[in-house]
Amino acid sequence: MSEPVDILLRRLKSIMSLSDRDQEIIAGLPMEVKTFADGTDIVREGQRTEHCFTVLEGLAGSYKFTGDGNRQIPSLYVPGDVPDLTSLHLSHMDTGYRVLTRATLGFMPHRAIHEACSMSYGVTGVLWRVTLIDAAIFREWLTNIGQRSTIARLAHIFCEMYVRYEAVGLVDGDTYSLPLTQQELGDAIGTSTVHVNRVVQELRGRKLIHWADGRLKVLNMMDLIEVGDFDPAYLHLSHASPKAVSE
Amino acid sequence: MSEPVDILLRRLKSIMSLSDRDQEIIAGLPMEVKTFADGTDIVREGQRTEHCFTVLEGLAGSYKFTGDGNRQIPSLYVPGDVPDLTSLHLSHMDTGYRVLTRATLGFMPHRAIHEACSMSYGVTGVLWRVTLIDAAIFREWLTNIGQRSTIARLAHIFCEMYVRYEAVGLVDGDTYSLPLTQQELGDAIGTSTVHVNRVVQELRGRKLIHWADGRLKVLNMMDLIEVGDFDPAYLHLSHASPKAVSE
DNA sequence: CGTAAGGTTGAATTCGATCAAACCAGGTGG
DNA sequence: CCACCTGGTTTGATCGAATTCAACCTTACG
Repeated sequence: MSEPVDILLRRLKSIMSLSDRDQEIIAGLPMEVKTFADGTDIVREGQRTEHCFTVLEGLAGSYKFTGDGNRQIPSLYVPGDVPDLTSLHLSHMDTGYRVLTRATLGFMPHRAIHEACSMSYGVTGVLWRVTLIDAAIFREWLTNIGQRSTIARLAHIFCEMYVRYEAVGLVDGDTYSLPLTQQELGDAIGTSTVHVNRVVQELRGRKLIHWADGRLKVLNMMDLIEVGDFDPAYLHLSHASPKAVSE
Repeated sequence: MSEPVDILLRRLKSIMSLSDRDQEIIAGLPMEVKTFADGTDIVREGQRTEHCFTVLEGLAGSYKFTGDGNRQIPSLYVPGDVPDLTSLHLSHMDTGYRVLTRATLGFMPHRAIHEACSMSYGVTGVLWRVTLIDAAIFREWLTNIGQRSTIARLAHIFCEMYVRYEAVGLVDGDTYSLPLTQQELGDAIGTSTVHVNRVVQELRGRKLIHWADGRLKVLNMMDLIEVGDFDPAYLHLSHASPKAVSE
C-alpha cells in the first residue's frame, strides 16, 4: 500500500536512520497532492509561502535570472526531494521553483512541519540535514562550474543524477529519467546550448552515455566517473550507493 | 565589556530577532578562542569534527580541489560567521576550511550546541537559518559564476562583502578588510589570476573601487551595484542594510 | 643583499559564445 | 492526408573572451 509520503520517507532514510516514532511523525504530516503541467512555476522569486513541497513524480528545478536576462538553474530536484525547505526559516524566496516536466508534488503546511520539529529533535535533524545536503550540492556545482571543463561538468552532473535517482530506487538498468532540454542543461552548468550539444555528442561518441527521449542510460560508469571527476561523498548518503561508489 | 561571543550574537541578530532567553543561551555557549597564522588549515576535506567554529577576527574560506589540482573557494567567512555549522549534522566534511589571514576563531563543542538547540526551538531556528543563508549565497555565487561576465562577478562579490561586513559593523568610511590575493579571488569566482588582475584594473580605471594593502574602498556604490547586478535580498538580513540597499 | 610572494604586462593560443540556418519529429488543422 | 507549425536538436562559420606561458616589477623580509 503506497502512500504519497512514502517517497519522502525513502529519501530521508537514504540520508539518515530514523526512529519509528520519527517516521510516524513524518508520515503523519498532512500532504496535499497536486499535479502540474510541464514548465509550471510553483514559487516565484521574492514570494512568501506557507507550505513546503516535496517532489512525488517528475523533475523540478530552481532558477534565478540575472539583470540581463540570463538564467541559472542552481539545482534540480528528483522525487523525494524537498526543494523549498528553506522557506521554513527564510521569509522570502531568493530563487524561483518550477517543474521541468509534468510533475506531481505534495504540499505540507509550514505550521505542521514546525510542529513535527518541535515534537522531535530527530525530525528537526533530518530536515536540517536535507537542507545541508542541498548546500553541499551547491558547493560541488560551484566547483564544477568554476573549475572543470565542460565535458567534465556534464559527466559530473550525469553521475550525480544517477546516484540521486538510485538513492530513491529510480534507476532501472543503468537508465534514469532526465527529461531536460539541452537549453536547460546549459543553464544548469553555465554554458551555451550549442556547446552543450557538441559536448553531449562527444560523450555519446565516447560511448559513455545514451541519452534520448528524456531518459539517460549510462553505458560505462567507470569512465563517466573518471571524466566527470566524480566522488559521491558530497551527497552524504548514509549507505554509500552500490554501483557508483564501488571502485 | 566585550566578550568573544559578542560578534556571533551581532551576526545572529542581523538575520533574526532573538528573545532575551535565546541570547542568553547562545552567550552561554562554551567557546575556546584560538589564533591562527595566515593560511592555516582548520578542517580538512573528509575529516570529522566535534566542534563548530565562529570567526572572531580575520577572514576564513572553504575550499575544494578537483582531481586535476584546481581549487575552488566556494565561500568566504567574515567575523560572526559560523562556517562549519554543517558539521553539526553531516558526519564528514565535503570541503576544507582555512584562514586566509591571521585570524582568531572561537570553537564551540557540538554537544553544547545540540543542547542549546534542544533547549530552545528559537536557537535551533536561528542556527538553521544561518546555514540556509549560506546556501542562498551559494546559489547566488552559482548564478554569478555561471551567468555573469567577469567584471560583473568581481563587482558583485565586492558588493556582497561590503554588505556582509556592514551587517556586523565592520565597514569604516566605505572601506572594509579584503586581504585576499588575486589568486584566491580568482579561485573564488572561477577565473585565472591574470584575468582577475586585468579586470580589477578595469574596475579601478572606472573609479569604482580602490583596493590596496588588503583593504577595499568602494568609491562609487551606485555604479558598482549596477555593474555587479547586485541585489542584497539573498543575504536575508532582517533590517535591510542602509547604504547598499537605498536605491 | 638575496629571496619569495604577489602583482603587472605582453603575445600567442584555445575555448566557448554567438549568429544563422538547417533539420527533424510530433502535433494541429485545413 | 498533407501542409504547416513548433520546440528541440544539430551543424557550420565567425568572433571575442579568457587561458596560458613567460617575463618583469615591486615590496617585504630574513
